[in-house]
Amino acid sequence: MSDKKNKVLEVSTLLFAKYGFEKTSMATICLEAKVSKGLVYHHFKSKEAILIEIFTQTTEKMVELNKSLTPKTNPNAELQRLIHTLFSQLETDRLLFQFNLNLMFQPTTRALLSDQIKKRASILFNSVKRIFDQISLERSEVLSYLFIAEIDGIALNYLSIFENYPLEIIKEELIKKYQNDSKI
Amino acid sequence: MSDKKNKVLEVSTLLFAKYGFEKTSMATICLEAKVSKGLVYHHFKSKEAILIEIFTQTTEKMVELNKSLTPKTNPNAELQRLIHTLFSQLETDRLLFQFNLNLMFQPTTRALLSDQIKKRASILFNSVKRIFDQISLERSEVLSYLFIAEIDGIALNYLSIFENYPLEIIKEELIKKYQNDSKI
Amino acid sequence: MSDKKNKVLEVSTLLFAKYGFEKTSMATICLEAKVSKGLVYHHFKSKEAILIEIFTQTTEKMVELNKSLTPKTNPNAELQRLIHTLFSQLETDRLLFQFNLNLMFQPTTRALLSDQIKKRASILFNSVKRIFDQISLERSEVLSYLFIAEIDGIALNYLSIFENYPLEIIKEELIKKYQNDSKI
Amino acid sequence: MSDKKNKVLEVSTLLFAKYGFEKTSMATICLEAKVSKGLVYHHFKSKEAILIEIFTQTTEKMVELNKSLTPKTNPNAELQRLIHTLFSQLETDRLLFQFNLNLMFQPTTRALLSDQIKKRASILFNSVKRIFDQISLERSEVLSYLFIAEIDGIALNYLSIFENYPLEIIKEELIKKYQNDSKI
DNA sequence: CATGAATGAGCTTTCATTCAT
DNA sequence: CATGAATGAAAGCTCATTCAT
Repeated sequence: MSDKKNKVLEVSTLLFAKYGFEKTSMATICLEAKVSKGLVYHHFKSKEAILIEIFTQTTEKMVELNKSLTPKTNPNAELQRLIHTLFSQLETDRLLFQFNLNLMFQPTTRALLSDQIKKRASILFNSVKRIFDQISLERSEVLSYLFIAEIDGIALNYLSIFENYPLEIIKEELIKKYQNDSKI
Repeated sequence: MSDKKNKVLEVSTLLFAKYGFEKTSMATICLEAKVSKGLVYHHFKSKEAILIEIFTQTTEKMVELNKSLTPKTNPNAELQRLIHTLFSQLETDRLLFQFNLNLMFQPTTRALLSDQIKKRASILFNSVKRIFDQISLERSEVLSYLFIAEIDGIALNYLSIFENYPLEIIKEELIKKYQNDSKI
Repeated sequence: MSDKKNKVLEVSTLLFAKYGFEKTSMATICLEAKVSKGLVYHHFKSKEAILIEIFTQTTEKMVELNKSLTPKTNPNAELQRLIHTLFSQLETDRLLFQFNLNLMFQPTTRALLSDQIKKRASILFNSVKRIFDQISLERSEVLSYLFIAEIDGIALNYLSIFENYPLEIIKEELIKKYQNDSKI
Repeated sequence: MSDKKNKVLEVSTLLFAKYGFEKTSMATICLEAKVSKGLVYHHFKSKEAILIEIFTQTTEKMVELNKSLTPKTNPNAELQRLIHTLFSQLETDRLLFQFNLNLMFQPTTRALLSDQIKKRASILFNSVKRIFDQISLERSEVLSYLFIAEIDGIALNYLSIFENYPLEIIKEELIKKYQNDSKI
């Protein structure tokens, strides 16, 4: 892919995350990416198309990541690893997480990305359920929903609700909880 | 307050929730509320002012509700009641919950309502912590954060991530979990 | 005349002078005069009518002043007095002078006040010419035009062109010039 | 510069002069210049920016003109030439002169162009003073102020105060006055 | 690939004025 | 006399998109 096209995607992601999709104008994207409007419209059908490409690329990365994961024999160890990964991402990519939440709740963008959103949810759910299947086949579905809810809730609270959220303490609590089956 | 001003607030809430703040034009609000643009600007300084008034009114209702709650002597019973209330609201006021999440993640509106959002978070947290204080003074803070995360995560998952979310089953699971202290 | 009507005229004069006629809204006038819009429209047909009344009142004051002037036998003494009066007004009522110039050059307001402007010019000219008639019947017209041009030019330069205009020095120069006929 | 941008400047100058800055709408400019609103805002940041560009261009022309003037050895001849030039411009560019006066007295536009106005005043003053320096170094400042006041006063009277102003007679009077040093 | 002039619909907001009370 | 809710036209400006070069 051309350098300039990538530059546009990169710049757009940042601007959409920072100011929101609606509040980011094509003019601003062109300015920041140092390209002309003509070029942007040469690579993308519309402003919406940029957003869709950004979102799709991230989804694809998620799929790749999911495939590459070597399943552990120990489900609890796997949960631990998952929690560690998620919490560290939460801190590293704050803006990107907020951006994704934004897209999901903004009616316009949500409609645009509806298919992708469903796809991601299904990937995430199956990936989690595969772990819980090893713990309790019977209750794996419920446990998966609860696990995801906890993670998402913590993310939401940390990113957008509470100031000075005690992320580290909450993480430890979660780690402890999923250390062995007894707690669940 | 004048009938027309209320009509504007009412119509705006619905439209903002349905199409998003940015995508709702003053023209549409006027059309739906059957008033002139001049009238809207007679009552509200700006479009943003409408949003702020809507959000503030809801916050005030929350404060009122919070004050009126008669504290139960049994904390677990109180948690049960809280869970019941929240889950039933989740089903009744889907759109309003989504609207509130939308406002929190849209950078523009988030900035606008930042103070209110903090205030609400603090009210909610204190109200929950008051309950957990009766269960374990030492761990009440962590428990409150975890409880709120669970509820928020379920809401988020139910409202915007999963189709066919098994809300009822999840609710029962939660009810069971907070039935008595042993589980925590 | 009612107190409130006067208050409106007073406040309008100030606001028109400060921000210009077009840039002053009826809402601002009402706010500053602490009266309702209804009342203003009870006393004045329109915003333009306020301006016309302000201007007319000033013109009438000029007429009164002109009538009351006891003609001196010595034309040069009269010119001296005139110069003194004008220069001291120039310093005292800066804003009002600027306001009048503004009205004369703003096409819209100029058209509105066209008759008054002509009337004032004629009053001023005749009043000056009456003095110069005593000096030189033959050249009185030209001398009057030149005198008025000098005064107006100084006013314009002082009020709106030069910073740190040496008004006092210019005044003395003028006084000297019109001390006796020889100079003219 | 693009043809259309120039067309906008040209049309704007005319409309601003004719109806005043505030009373000229962007819609009218677009209509007269036969361009779209978008185009105007592509070339100019705002309506005010159009005015500033018009005014600045004229100032630059003044600066150029001033540079190109070959200084005469005879100061009185130079004054004669200056008077001739100014009076003929006064008749040719009536509307433009009125426009400039308008801009200086309208509080809004005045504030916008304040720097340019000061710059112009200083250019004019120095250019005139350079001439009077050759007549009387001691009195050149006062003489310059008086000369400029006379010219400006005549312009103001001719353009906006008197109907049937005897411009030709006044001009001759001025020519006579500055024919030789004795009169001053 | 690349530019940026050009479009036109639509946006938020302002404002003189009217009128029921 | 006095209020202020209500109107609707018009203002300045934004912006996704197109297209000739």
